[in-house]
Amino acid sequence: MAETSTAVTKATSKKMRRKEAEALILSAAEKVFAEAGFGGATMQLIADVAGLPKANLHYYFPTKELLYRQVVQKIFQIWLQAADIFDQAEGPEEGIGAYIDAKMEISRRHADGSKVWASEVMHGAPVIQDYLETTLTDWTNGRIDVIERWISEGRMAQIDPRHLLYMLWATTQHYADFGHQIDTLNGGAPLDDKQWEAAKSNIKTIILRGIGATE
Amino acid sequence: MAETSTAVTKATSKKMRRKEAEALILSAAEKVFAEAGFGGATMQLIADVAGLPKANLHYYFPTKELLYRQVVQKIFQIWLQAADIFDQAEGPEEGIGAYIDAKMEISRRHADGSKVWASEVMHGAPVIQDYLETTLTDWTNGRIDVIERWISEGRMAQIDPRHLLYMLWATTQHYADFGHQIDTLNGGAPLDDKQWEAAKSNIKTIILRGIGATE
DNA sequence: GGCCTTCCTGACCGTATGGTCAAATTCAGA
DNA sequence: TCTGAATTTGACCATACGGTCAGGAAGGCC
Repeated sequence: MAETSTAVTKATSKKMRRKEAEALILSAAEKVFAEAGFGGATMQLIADVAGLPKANLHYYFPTKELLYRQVVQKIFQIWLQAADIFDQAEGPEEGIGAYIDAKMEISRRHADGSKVWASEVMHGAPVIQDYLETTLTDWTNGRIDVIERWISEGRMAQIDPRHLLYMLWATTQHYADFGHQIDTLNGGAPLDDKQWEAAKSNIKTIILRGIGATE
Repeated sequence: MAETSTAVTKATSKKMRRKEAEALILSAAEKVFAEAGFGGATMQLIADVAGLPKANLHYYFPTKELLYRQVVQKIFQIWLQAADIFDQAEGPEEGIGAYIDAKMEISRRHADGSKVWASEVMHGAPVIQDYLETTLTDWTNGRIDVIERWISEGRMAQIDPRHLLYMLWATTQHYADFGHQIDTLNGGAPLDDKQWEAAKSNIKTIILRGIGATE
């Protein structure tokens, strides 16, 4: 084992291909940006986590902003993926239930990414404002249409679809963004499988009953 | 005794009293920390916002960390205040309903503070970890007792109290922390009085019905 | 091997930042 | 008015940061 150990899996060959190197750096960057925020993160620290010299980072990502932008974009893609579940459902109980499941899974598996996104939005979305105005707006309006259809079909109560969506985002992402607070209140340990299941179940129970989609 | 303080925004007299100066600086710091995060905020920018020379900040707050800590503590106090409403209620519909109202009011009036708190927790609570482990833990356990009593009295469904609290925090704080995203989806304008009322009403409707505290 | 492209990296640079300090200013009370 | 403590401030400093660059190493292809 001549290779130095790093937090992120490191490639074995001396010379990396673009995609490998970029993925390695993006992964390290996501972690560091999540832990320290954009301003608090340093290229040196990202380099250390990736197990590469700092200058090598600048070879693949010329500036810190560019690296950060790619990290945020990666999250946003994953985030949007959960949308498919919503559309393919035949009713609110199935659609919203599955959406909660999917978003909770993302909160668990991609907590760092969720934090980066939250941080970005909290600071006024300086980097991804255009995404909010285009992709996210379109996505939201599409889902509002679906919910309104469900309401007009009498499959759920008359709820403001927009605020329902905010509620879904808030409750699910909370488990990623405020994971540290939740862990602390859990005695310092991360939620185990059973507790995650309880969290999902609770959210689904309350919201689905709350919107009158279950009886 | 009689303070001749007139304007909170800017100092009028050449020499300030400690409390005035500290309040002015804390207010500016809260704004800047919320917008830029701890790492992104600079003492120079806080000084500019406060309308004071940078060296003057260091006279009242020796280090950036100390200033930040005070800002976070201030938020936490406001945050805990909303707890009183919870205890004085005679049932879940009144108690949780009023708590949602109170927390939504905080999200609207102290959005910057909420963001600072969120940022702090998201980055692992390096500064206020002790608060999470003591005050917040105690507060949470106390509220869990109240909710469990309501459940045992048959006044609401059997819901995990802990996850219900997380849900209340998540949904209400979302309107502060993700306010920029919400504003963008609102056509770029902040929510007006009517929209805030709709948001509050929606949350209360869904959650109270969801936990079986209303019929 | 010879050559070219891609990749790697230590050393370096200008700038911005948190923090210091000593001299100046203000003000309450004697 | 005088005195001493509290406050204000411009100038200054050491450090750390993002970014650059020149030269070296690795590997594919003939």
